[in-house]
Amino acid sequence: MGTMKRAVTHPSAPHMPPLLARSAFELFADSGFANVNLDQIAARAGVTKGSLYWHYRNKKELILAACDHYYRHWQTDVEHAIAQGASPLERLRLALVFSVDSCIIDTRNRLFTTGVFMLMQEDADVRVSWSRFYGAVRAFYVGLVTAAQREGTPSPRDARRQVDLMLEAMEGLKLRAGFEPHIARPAERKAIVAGLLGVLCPIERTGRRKT
Amino acid sequence: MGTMKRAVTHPSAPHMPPLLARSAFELFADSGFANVNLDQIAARAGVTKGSLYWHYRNKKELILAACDHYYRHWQTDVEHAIAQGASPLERLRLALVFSVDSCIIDTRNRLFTTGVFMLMQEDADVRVSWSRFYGAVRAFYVGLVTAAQREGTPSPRDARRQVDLMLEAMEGLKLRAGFEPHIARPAERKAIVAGLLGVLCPIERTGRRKT
DNA sequence: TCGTGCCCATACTGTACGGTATAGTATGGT
DNA sequence: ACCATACTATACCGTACAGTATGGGCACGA
Repeated sequence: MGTMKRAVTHPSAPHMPPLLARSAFELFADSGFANVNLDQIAARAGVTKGSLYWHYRNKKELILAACDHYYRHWQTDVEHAIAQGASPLERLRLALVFSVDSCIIDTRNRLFTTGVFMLMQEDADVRVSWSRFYGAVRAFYVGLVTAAQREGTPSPRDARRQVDLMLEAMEGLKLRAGFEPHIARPAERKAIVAGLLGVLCPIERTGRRKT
Repeated sequence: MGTMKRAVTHPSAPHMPPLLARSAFELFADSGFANVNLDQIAARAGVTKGSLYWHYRNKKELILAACDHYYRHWQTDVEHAIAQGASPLERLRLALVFSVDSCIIDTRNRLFTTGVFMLMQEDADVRVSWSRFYGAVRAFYVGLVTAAQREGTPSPRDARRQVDLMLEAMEGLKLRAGFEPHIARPAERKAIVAGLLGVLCPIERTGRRKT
């Protein structure tokens, strides 16, 4: 029955959902989830609330979409950041530099993820969303660490545990940067990267003695 | 004019401000800052909003009072937790156990501090409030670490840097406990304490080779 | 040409909540 | 006896904002 074409829908504005998600992310990252209303998000995308509700059922769906936007960007950005690294150890170092800079310098990143943690406490969907992302980040770093260990340094036993510890410190660092801005100075950042690298490769600093 | 006395005020309900602060803290810690309104806080203290506004000028002052309540309790609790420790190293370990348990098991602690971090991003008063507390916690741990180093293990160089790294990891741990509840298992907690102790006393684990 | 989904805008509703105005009570000083 | 101050309760206001109702234009297929 019917002809062949006309499968189901015929969306003529497939760009809107991602555009709205991007607008939402930017506003959330600038002002926090609670301080942004749907009118602002719609306006930033060049439409009004009526249109927004065509693409998303409620604010929570927009929040989840903004989270996905963030996750995707993190992954492409970190891949790009380590692309120049020659050795595995160097790639690991570059990844750490990228992450530390994101945490300390990028205020938006800080505000957005802090807000996610807040929402996580009261919303299971946000929780699983972030959990998935965290799993990806952990897998990424575990890969880097094991690659770096194979060539060179002896080996800490459980790479995963080291990575967890490092990522925890990274989150704490993000929070601390909010009230101790002096850690944004280059020398401090360098020391922090060294400290995190020390967590991932404990034995590696046997020869150094200079801070 | 007037006689000498009559200094200033004559509070007949000096218990109300701390009572309200305590009520506020408990509600905030249970439901988050944004999900608690002033009527609830007043009701929990056995009064109404009108009275509440006699003692506190606005919600923000109540929030700051609730923070102070939390800080004070943390300090007395941790002092109590390490009281049984015989050696400095043992006291350090007890402090870590206490902190890790607070972060992982105590959901209220998690929700409250996460909310504080959120508010910190947009309110300078909350920022300095937390900053002061963080300074006290850091000083506390630096004292424990240097005491533990004097007797025994060789020495990591800068105790303060190690403590910062440890506290950052602790914060991250708190957040991670929100979406990976399996780390609340006793064995995991023990491993985490060991990991943090390893951050504070890097050399110390030369003999061990287990787990 | 007419209908039928897609997409968007305008206008509105309901409500939650921070804050205020105001009136009443209890107490302690003189 | 009187009054001022400390405190509490009730009722209300203003506003911000999530979500809805509704209608219009536009493409396309019949």
